[in-house]
Amino acid sequence: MPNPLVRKLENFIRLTSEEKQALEKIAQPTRRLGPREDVVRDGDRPRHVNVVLEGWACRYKQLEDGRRQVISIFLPGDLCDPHVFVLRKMDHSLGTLTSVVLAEIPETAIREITQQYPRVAEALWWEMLVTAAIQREWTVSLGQRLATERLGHLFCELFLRLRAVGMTNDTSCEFPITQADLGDAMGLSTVHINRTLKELRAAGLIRLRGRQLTIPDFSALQAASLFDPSYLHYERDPLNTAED
Amino acid sequence: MPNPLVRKLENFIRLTSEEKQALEKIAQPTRRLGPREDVVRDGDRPRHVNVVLEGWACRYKQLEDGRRQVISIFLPGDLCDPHVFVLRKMDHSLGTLTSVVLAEIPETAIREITQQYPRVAEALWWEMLVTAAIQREWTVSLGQRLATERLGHLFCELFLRLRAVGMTNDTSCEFPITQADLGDAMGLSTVHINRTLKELRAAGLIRLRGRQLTIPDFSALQAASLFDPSYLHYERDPLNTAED
DNA sequence: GCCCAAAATTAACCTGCGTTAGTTCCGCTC
DNA sequence: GAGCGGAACTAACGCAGGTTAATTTTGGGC
Repeated sequence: MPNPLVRKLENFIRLTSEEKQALEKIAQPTRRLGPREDVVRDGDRPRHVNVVLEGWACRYKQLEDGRRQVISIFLPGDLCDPHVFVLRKMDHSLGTLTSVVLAEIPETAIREITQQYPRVAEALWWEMLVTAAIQREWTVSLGQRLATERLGHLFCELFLRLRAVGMTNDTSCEFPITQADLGDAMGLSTVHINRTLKELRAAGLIRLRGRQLTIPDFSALQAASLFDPSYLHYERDPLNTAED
Repeated sequence: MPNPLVRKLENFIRLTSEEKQALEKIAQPTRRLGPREDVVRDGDRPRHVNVVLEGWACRYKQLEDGRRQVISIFLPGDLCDPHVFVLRKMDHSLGTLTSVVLAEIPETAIREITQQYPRVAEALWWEMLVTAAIQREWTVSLGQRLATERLGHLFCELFLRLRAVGMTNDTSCEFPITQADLGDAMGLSTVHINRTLKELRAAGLIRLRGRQLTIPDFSALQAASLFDPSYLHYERDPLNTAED
């Protein structure tokens, strides 16, 4: 089971084994959390860069009156803001969706590895820019897409991101998040998430039982959701790339 | 009339005059556009970092069927993705909202100035992280806030961002964008933007005539919109900072 | 195999916002 | 100052999605 951060970055640049070893060394498990726990809280001073090694996590923001928006979803291999230290305070929280294993990387370790290995620095740049692109695409989804398109688009995105770290097989992947959390992420009520899932299932676009998602015909879901994967900036189309 | 990029960055770090001069030198006007023109188009290879010197611009994305989402709004002093070159292709377009004057900064100039002046590099880091924070806050708005809150929140944000580059006086600022563009940015129809503005006016929260916005009682609008300025990460609260 | 809490599902009703189709206003040009 | 085009504004109606309040299913823990 290779390190998911290394695996993810290799979608952009193939790294030397020295570079990979350096990355693996700083991205070791240091913290385990259960589902629905906070990793860092809004207002905290950031102390490390968190990398998800196992499980799903998220950024979220809670309004004074309790409304909650999940701002982004973190999958294995994802890392939160490699340069977050520049800001004094978190302006949002990080929380787990499932049980999670994290690597907490200190500021110095990031600085050292990027100074020593320019290709790792470039790969981290790519990671940041793609994270920003995903955030923009969520803006588009929330602003323009209807509920079916919005959910379908999310399924397409998460499937490709999971495939990029080797966490899919054929047309299926784990999908361990609740409909309530899906609602908070998509700006929809739990009830409407449920209705919309029913509709996507009825249209044969997805199967979703327990914690398993199947997309029997990716291009059909893609067309129905107006999903264009170019914002993910994978050099090699992950749908057509053989596993290592 | 000082360079708005310098002015903006000084909200984070006070720069030496040498650093300021270096920034001003690379942020000189090189391109003028009319309203509603494209600066860079989706799919293009990025050639420079664009800095807005005058006027308002935006990122936007157009779906196949014509729906358009304005993803972010650029004000004077804003700069688009200092490291965009890492990606081969634009995944969205940049366009003007009003007449605009741009500085087009080549990749090499960015690299040189950040290598020579670490404090400028840190200021650009701050800029990038705040831009990301603004994008996250738009996600929250689109996902959770009602139309009145959403528009009120945008007014608060833009007012503070304009104030940070000295483009407000007392409680007013220029507000040169059409209701149609506001709709594309807020994920609302033009008709509903109009209704919502009427409501905000009736509540005495804003005045908006021609291209002039007045916020007579900022904290009232702030409260009505659930606006918390901490995501803008100004070191000194721009509402209480005297003009230089 | 039973218990329990969390998650999924459904129905009935309601509302915020979209759509369509105008009319009015404003700023510009000649 | 007449005329024009784009922007602002309005009204009537329709629909996507929210809300409330149940009921059913699921998956651990013992």
